[in-house]
Amino acid sequence: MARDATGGTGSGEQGARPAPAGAVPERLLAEATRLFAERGYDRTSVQEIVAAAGVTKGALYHYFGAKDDLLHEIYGRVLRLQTERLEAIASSAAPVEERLAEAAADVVVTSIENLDDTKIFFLSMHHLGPDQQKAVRAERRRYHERFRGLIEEGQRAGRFRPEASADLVADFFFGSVHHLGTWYRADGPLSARQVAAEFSDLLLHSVRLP
Amino acid sequence: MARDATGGTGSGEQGARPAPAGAVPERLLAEATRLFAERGYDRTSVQEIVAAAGVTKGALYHYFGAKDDLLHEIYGRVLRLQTERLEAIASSAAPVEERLAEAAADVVVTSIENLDDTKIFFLSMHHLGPDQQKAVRAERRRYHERFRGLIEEGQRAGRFRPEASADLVADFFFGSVHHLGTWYRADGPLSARQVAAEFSDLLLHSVRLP
Amino acid sequence: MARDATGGTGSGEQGARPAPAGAVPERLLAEATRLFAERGYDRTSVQEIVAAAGVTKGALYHYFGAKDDLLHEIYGRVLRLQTERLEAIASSAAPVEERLAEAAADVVVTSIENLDDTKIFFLSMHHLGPDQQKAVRAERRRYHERFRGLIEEGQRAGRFRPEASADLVADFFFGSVHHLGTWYRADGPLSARQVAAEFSDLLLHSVRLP
Amino acid sequence: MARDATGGTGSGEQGARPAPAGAVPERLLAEATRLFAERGYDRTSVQEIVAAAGVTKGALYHYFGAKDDLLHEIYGRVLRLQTERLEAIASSAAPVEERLAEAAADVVVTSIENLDDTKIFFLSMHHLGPDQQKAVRAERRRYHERFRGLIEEGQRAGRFRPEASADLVADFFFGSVHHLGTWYRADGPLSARQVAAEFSDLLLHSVRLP
DNA sequence: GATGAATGAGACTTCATTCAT
DNA sequence: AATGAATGAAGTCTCATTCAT
Repeated sequence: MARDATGGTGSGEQGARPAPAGAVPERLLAEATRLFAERGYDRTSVQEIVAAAGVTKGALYHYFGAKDDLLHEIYGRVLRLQTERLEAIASSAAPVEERLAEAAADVVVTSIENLDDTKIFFLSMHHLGPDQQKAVRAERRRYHERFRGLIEEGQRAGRFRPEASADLVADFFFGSVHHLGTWYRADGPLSARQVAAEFSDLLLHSVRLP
Repeated sequence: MARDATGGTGSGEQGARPAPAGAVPERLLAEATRLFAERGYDRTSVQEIVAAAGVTKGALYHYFGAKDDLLHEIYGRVLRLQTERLEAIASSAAPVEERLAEAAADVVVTSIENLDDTKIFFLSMHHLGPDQQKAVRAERRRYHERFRGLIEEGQRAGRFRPEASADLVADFFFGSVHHLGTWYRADGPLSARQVAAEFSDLLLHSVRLP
Repeated sequence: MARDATGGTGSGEQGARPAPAGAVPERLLAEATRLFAERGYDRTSVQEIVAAAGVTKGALYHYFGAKDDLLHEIYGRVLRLQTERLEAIASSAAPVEERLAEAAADVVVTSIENLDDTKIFFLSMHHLGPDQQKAVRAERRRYHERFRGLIEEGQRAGRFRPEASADLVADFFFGSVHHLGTWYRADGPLSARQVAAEFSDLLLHSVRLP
Repeated sequence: MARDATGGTGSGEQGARPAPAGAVPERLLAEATRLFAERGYDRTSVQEIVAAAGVTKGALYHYFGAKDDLLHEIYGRVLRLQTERLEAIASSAAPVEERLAEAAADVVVTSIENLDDTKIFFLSMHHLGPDQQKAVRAERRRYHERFRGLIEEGQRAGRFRPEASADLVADFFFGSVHHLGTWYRADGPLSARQVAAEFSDLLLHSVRLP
């Protein structure tokens, strides 16, 4: 009962932890993200998360009402980030081709830089409650529509093939992006920027008028 | 009495059984596929599967050694199907552009026709044991390489842009295909063939020399 | 209803149990009844119940969907018993005074013979879900009304004091009965029949015309 | 962030806070009484009590050593009140019949006026520690004996039926009183005084010589 | 071939309580 | 006098799997 002044991990069940730094909620989110990406939401127990963060279960439930609140928070983080960036790029003054190319490259780069979030996003959506799922889908939908708008703009401007369905092109491209998590390796031969450049190039070639 | 009455003398819990036809193992696989796609592997209990198939747990364990054997079997089914078809198309005598276009369209059509399998494939891989996972990845890899071979062939033949990385193009395209499960709806406005035609078209535009 | 005399000794929590006889669901109900009466619903853990019954938690949840299903079942048992007996007595051909006296004595005797159920009834109602609670109250209400009917019949027949509120008399008497659990001891000086005779006598004196 | 916001600086989650007035310990006791009566001791968390009282947990533990100290204090309050009043009534100079009638009516009135305490008394006794329980029972016993004394006095004085067991009569009557909490409603048709008059009347009829 | 009662481990969550501030 | 982050133990329930029949 009297707590050890050592402040070490001392309490039961965890081993020698590197005692991660930072505030508790942030540590919990960081470890949860890592673990969810590594082995999936359902194969990660709350116990593993708190052990990795160097706290106890009570601490987690002090900050998060339930395990899936962690998921929700992780989703919110990446959605906010990507939405903001797309908004900035899409509303710049550059020609539409350049804006589309940059938006495409950017979503690839941020997806790779936050590859854990990207993986989790598509692996674990079904673990959210119906309302949370609806909210995430709605936000995702807005993102999709903003991106599609760029394609339509290019078609109206006579730069992109008019017979392509803008909606389908967006789904086509985002499928590629969302699957980065299944094959991209940070320690592989390709940098994030290289992949971004190639993906962006492929997209532009697929819609541009010859 | 019991809320979740498994009970009684064997007359229990029929309920909304859709009178499943066919042999028991096939019924089990069919219902498992439907349920895994609908709510994920881990959110589907063995009890739900056997109830949907109209049998009892003992029957399931008579045919399958464990729950993840169902998953493994589902994976095997779709992998065999797609590998066979790709093989047939790629080795035909048509020009390489036509063969790539047809292969691309075909994988879209079969993915949509087996949309449940497609969904499960990427949602639930981490539930397989390490060995099974390795086996699936290896098979997937062969498929990937056969497809990439077509692109390289087209490049050597001077029909496709030589600067594109064939590997990356394949990952780009398969990402799009694998994500069909997240947005395609059978009751939506697009037929499988329409999506296939457009996706194939986008791929060809993205690699063909102008 | 009469309690299994098997139990007895069991002070240990697990391991070498006296292996209570009978079917598993009945054993679980019997032990749950004993423990709930002894220390209250909430101070009794599922673990304690299954240990007393000599089975595991899984077995309990095989038969009962939740802990409070045990409570519901216990309630149902005693309600059915008392309702049946009151019905039989009230509809006999004896004079109304005799029928009321017998009904009063009978509810005392059965309450004492099932003293654990009686205790639980009033201690733990708030642990039922809203719907179950409503069902129990409705059944209890029917019982109350049948009993009150006897008093009203006696008033109409000119045998009981007309100024007494039959409703209030019923509540008055049942209060006494329901509180038997707080003071009656099987090993005390009074037999169930003695208490029944006195309570019945007090009730009759309180309503009879002088 | 946290679903169950324990709340920021005091601006969080007011909602339906009835702007509690008075000193902190009194507010805590008042809210605890209300909540215990409404949903039971064990279904009421310390967090709910402090939220209702508009303070934090630290404040509660500053004034009360433990959760069940609240219960003990509530018990003490109602026991003191009823003991004092009985003492005053029983030792007056009126004839014994009048004193018994008045004591009976008074305990009904004070029970109804403090209906929450009455409910808690019998619902939550088993949450006290053994010593506290013993103390409460002893105090209760004294009350019972004082009341029984009135009945015996009336029997000796030749006003009450000598064959009735005074002890049993007291248990009979207090059962009725203690169960008021299960059926009496402040917004119902009966005033506290009406119930008191009828109960007192029933008691007197049940013991008085014809 | 098939049953379903029973297991046992582990999951998420709650909560009274403590203590540095 | 009061805070609220953090603890740690205990709670209820789920579920894949086994085995005697």
